[in-house]
Amino acid sequence: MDAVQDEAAGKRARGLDRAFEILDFLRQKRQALKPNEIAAQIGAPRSSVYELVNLLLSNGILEFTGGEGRVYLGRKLYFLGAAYENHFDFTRECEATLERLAGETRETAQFCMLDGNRYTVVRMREGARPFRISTDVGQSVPIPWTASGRLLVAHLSDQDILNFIPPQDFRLPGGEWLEPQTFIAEVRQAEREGLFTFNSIVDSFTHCFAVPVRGEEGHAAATLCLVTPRDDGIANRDRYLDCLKRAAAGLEHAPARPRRG
Amino acid sequence: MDAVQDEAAGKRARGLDRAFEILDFLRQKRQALKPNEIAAQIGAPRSSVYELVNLLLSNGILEFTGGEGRVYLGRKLYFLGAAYENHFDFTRECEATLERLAGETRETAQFCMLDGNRYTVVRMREGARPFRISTDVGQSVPIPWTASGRLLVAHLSDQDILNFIPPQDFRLPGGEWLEPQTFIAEVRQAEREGLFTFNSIVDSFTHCFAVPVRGEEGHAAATLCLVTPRDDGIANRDRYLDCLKRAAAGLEHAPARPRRG
DNA sequence: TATATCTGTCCGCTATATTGTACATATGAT
DNA sequence: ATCATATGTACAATATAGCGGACAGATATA
Repeated sequence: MDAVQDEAAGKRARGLDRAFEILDFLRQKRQALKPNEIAAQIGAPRSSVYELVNLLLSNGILEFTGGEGRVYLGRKLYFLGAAYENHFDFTRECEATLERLAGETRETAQFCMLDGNRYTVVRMREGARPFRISTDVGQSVPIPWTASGRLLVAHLSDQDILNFIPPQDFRLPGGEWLEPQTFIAEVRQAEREGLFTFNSIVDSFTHCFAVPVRGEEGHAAATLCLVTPRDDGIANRDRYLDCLKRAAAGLEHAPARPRRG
Repeated sequence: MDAVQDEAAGKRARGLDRAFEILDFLRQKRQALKPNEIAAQIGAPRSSVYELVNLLLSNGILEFTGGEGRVYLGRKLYFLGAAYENHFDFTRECEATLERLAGETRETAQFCMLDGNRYTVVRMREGARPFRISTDVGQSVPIPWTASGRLLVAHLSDQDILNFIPPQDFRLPGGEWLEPQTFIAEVRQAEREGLFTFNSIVDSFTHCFAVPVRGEEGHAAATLCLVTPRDDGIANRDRYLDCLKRAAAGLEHAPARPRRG
């Protein structure tokens, strides 16, 4: 995914980087693939991918599944992820918070974080509406496409923001170009107000509310969001923001608190 | 952890293997450690560990946490693990099954799998007793110490079992030596009967019941277990086994079913 | 003060991991 | 039959990753 690092051509890639490139790619695809397909689609040498895939298979990081030699993320990753989740024990409180948020507002509530230099929905609770709005959990999305994105990079300097976000991510899904300076102005505004709301960029019928959940360093470690139909969102703006802020306050200490040690 | 692979001395370790050795070690320790400590405790060159830790940090596989330069498993691993869990969607049904099992029996119910060549409790539900019996979720334990272990290796040949299980894992926690042939005989018995029960080897007051949850290849992909006080277990043996078998049957199709594709 | 340990960085050597290429097989199209 | 594509394996060349060891600051001990 990171097309940044291969600056000069003809450089050898490090095994570790390629390995995690493979893992990230499988996560993004969300399906088992043959080593050949992986190599072709990530633009890596076939022999390298075969070597790495076999190594990862023997470590339990990848598993054969789906037949025909296809591989997907393995059980070991689940165990490691569970250990992370256990250490930074945000899951339980997070789930309860989303439940309450969705109940209070009847809208879709999300808990979001950065995934490297992109944005991802970590957990979601759909609202109690006849037509529910939902998004894919675990998919990486360009930061500038989202309301939360304004908050999640607010601790960085302007220059760091520009270095951090892949340039092509300022190209919006419709094809329009979001001027980075415009984005940064919104980041600063979000930082001052401690929230960000807008009519979603990725569709034409939702309004998004985001507030920060601050971690131990004081900047937004995550966000809580509501995704609503535009008219409902605008009509209930104050109440929704109030719900969000109280919910975020309840999570503030949780995300970065180790359980043992 | 795998002391098996370094056969000849003086061999260089591969970066990928070392990297996952570090990750596994952190998972086992369940706490943030300094690179120096990691190097010392896994017996790896300091310079290599520093190099790898920095690489893993920059990929989000590790994170600084706990201060003083300590590192622990990172967010990226959580995302990858969540993708695995999402693909092999056993969690939801598993949770409900354990809930029901614990409710029917009032005993501690566990869902267990292999973690490489060891055994681990993936999910657990404590029983509704005044004194509850519980174990650590996510810790790796030698296969021969557990009832489930008899089922989880039953698809292997005798020789493969001996190759698969680290020899020192036949040393029981009390120090006694479990003869591998005795273990294998129990494996075959468990295979025939489709269950295994015994008075636990790791303590003196529990009785363990295990039944297989079969995956797509027909062998035990996981187990469901009950951990009970000895007298209760023996008194309710038939009923408990019946509960377990029905629960396992309900999970049979779930563990290996991809959701999309 | 000197001495020892813990910690992190830096650098040169060389064993080896990555990679391009060739090879082998299967499948499908023409 | 011939050609093209998809798939996996084998191997040698060389760029480089892993390693040992030197160095230095910080902290503790004598």
